[in-house]
Amino acid sequence: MKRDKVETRERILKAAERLLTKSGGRDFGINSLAREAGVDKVLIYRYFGSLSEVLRAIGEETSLWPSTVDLFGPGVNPRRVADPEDALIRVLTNSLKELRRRKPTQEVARWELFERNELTEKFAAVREKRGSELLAALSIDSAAYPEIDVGAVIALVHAGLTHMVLCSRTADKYLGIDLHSNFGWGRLEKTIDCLIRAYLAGQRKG
Amino acid sequence: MKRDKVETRERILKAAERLLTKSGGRDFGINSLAREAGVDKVLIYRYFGSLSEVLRAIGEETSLWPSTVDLFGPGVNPRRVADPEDALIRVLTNSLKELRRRKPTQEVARWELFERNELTEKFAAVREKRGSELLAALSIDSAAYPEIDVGAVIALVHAGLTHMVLCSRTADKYLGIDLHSNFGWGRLEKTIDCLIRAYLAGQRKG
DNA sequence: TTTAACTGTCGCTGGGCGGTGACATAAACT
DNA sequence: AGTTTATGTCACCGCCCAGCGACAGTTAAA
Repeated sequence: MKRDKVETRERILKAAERLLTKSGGRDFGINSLAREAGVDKVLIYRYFGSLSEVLRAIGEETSLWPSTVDLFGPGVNPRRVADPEDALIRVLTNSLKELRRRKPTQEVARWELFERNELTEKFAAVREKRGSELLAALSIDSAAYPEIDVGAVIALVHAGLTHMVLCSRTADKYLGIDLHSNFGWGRLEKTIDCLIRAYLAGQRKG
Repeated sequence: MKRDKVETRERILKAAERLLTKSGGRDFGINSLAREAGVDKVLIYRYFGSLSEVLRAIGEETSLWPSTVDLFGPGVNPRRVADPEDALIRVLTNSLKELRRRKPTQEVARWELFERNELTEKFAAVREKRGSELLAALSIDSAAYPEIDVGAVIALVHAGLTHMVLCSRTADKYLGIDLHSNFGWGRLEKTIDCLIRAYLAGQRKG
């Protein structure tokens, strides 16, 4: 084996990501990680100290989370959104798309449901931060919409999307929605669109 | 130890439920179950054959899932619903309430995200069955609402509720929604109400 | 009363786990 | 060159796991 600390460290991190995408946090342990990386496990201890430090490193050194432009779309200034309604819908559907193609992120989200650790706490923190930024960017909290709770709608829809993506690993469908076809996810996207528009329209009037 | 087969079997099942509520499916194994039940593990094999048979028994012999009347409310015939809009909202908010107070059910739902086993598959099957029954009971698939996908709305909202309930074990809040106060859950309930009404109203017109 | 079946107890095997100490070897410095 | 330091390898510990075979105490039938 080549004696290169940084490369070995890198290999461990890559293996950790691979392991996460492969089998999730289920059998994510020192031994399996060492096996996946083709590295003696003692090196993991030496370079990271513990498993949770590996997780922290993953959270900091890899792109687990979609960027603002991933969510808002290209060419959009999140601090000055032209059409809030449109932006909201786009962020939600983009959240779905981004989460669907980021397997490691899915695993961390799944993990959050089971336990708190360095990574899941960071995950939650980023989610809350993005959420409040989004809410601020939309700035539809006041005039046009009298009795409205956009925050709750965002939370509900986002949680729903997340849950169904996580379900897709073990379930075929969720309440009739096919979790393994573009048709199923398309239904969801369209529903998000209609739902948000209807909600805001209804609130705008009365 | 008393020599009573049926009582011992019962003890094992009770212990399984307790174990489930306590630590979830994470360390649900032969040894931990035997320990929890205060019973030698060989008896589990003798009386159930395997762990998955225990799971099957839990699914069949305990009340993991809310009944139809739990969901629709008392005095409602699910086969002939008076006000579909109202019924839908009530079923969704009741789903939230029921899931919130059934810890073992929450753990099974959490489990479903990680792996398939006898119990989680039954869980999914019951969910799908209830879902299609609900959809049939509402019978708003045709005339009054032209381009509508009530199934997708139900799925999305239900998934969202489920996800946030599951999150409440490890997270304090989800996108700003306080997961540990009646205020937070109340926001959700009201939002469900407004969201569903707005969606159906919007679809009714155009 | 003898015998058979049932119920529960004990101890073992083989394996994976997290974690650690002793050792080998390559690289870098003096 | 020789010495030190860093990097990687190996063998081991104690623990828990699933599963199995042998046995002991009880019960009920013959």
